[in-house]
Amino acid sequence: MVEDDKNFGAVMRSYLNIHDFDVEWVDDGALALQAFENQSFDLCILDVMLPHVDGFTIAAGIRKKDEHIPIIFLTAKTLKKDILEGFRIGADDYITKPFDSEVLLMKIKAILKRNSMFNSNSDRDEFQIGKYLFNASLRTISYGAGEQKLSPKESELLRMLCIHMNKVLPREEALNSIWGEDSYFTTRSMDVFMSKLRKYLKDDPTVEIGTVHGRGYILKSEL
Amino acid sequence: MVEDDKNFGAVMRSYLNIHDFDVEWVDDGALALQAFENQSFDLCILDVMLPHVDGFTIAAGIRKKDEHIPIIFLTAKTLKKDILEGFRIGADDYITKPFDSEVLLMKIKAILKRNSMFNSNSDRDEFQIGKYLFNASLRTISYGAGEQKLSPKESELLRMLCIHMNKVLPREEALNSIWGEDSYFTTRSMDVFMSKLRKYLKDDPTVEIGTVHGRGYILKSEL
DNA sequence: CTGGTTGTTAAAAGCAGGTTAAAAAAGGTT
DNA sequence: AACCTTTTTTAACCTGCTTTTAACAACCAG
Repeated sequence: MVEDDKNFGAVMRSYLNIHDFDVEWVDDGALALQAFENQSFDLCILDVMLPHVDGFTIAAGIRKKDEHIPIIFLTAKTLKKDILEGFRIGADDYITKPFDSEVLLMKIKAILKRNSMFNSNSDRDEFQIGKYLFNASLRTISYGAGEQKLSPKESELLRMLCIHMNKVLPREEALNSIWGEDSYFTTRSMDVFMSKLRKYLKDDPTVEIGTVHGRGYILKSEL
Repeated sequence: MVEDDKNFGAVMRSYLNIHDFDVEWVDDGALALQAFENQSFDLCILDVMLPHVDGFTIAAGIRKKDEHIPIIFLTAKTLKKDILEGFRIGADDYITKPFDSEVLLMKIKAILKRNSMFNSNSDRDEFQIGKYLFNASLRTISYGAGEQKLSPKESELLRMLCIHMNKVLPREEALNSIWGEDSYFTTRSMDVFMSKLRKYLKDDPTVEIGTVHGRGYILKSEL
């Protein structure tokens, strides 16, 4: 969420938190694009009226990096021109301020539901990682002639890393999704798996599973 | 079905579901070819106008992998050029948008019926497995002079493997389809059958029933 | 320097699957 | 009905894969 009004932003965030959404909130376009680079999001909410860069410009930047991610504009203007501009860039919806927060909530849910079935990443099962080809449904990594079989958890973990390619995969996100809990032991177990994945990928120097101390892991690969 | 219009796709899918078809729906060419690699289909419906790769290109990719599978194009264009291009690639039919969904349904049924004798994976009964010829209705595997008779369950199981040739057949899919349930004992029973099938096929080293631990089995064979 | 985080390895525990043989069920035949 | 044959299930034992646990080394941040 990009919103420069601090009071409004804070209210908004806690309202969404209450409804089980994780919100990353920034107040400025540069920070927004930066956050988008480093984390993974399911949906963007952009205020149109912002101090330095307006919401449309931010949206254009986001669209360059991800063609499909849903974008909702928040705008005080009801000018038809603005609404059309929003849709031209590829907005999924827009909402005019002041507005009913329940309406926004409904719109968010509708968009996420509509997109969940194919929103690319969530159920892909083949990924190119450097010179490796990883097939998540056959659970294999192939590279030239060789082929390495993966166990279910190894494969799931690598798949999550691939979905977050070149972005940080937070530890707890992987733990909750694959193990269903986040205890001391599951944490250590995951470390063991990470160590195994690094071995599988060690023959391509352009590929690396990096550690972001205290936060998570990041699969780095050109292309 | 490859269709990028979310609303149209959703309506289409539920309409087809109501008429007892299983629909796998993707919105993009890459995902389409990927799905085609990993699953088994009886018919493809391709929108021609798509964001990245157009329907004709997808069709060409599909034709490379399967010479016979029926393809129906969905197109807003009524240009003769496009229709001809479609048929050149090997379309079985095309339909121009907007159209009557009942018409599409009729066309689908007609094509599946027309092709059912030698094509539609779901009720084929002869399969070439390496140097073996497996006849599912006679329940025999022949290889040169020799012939091996199969019991009903052996045959059904081998048939399911053949339908998923070179793709994973999930354990539970076979269990639900052949045994009608998925309990501890039916599972072990299937293991016994798998063991028998492996013996029947052991004389051709190019044929292999592989295990994907925790998921299912895969019948691998060149050709 | 120090406490918490992460890397790595190896052993242990846990499970899924392979195989065989015997028991049970189903189907034919006399 | 009694008997035989074929098919399927059950049981037991064993192998191998997968995951967890434990222990110790390395690392990072304050």
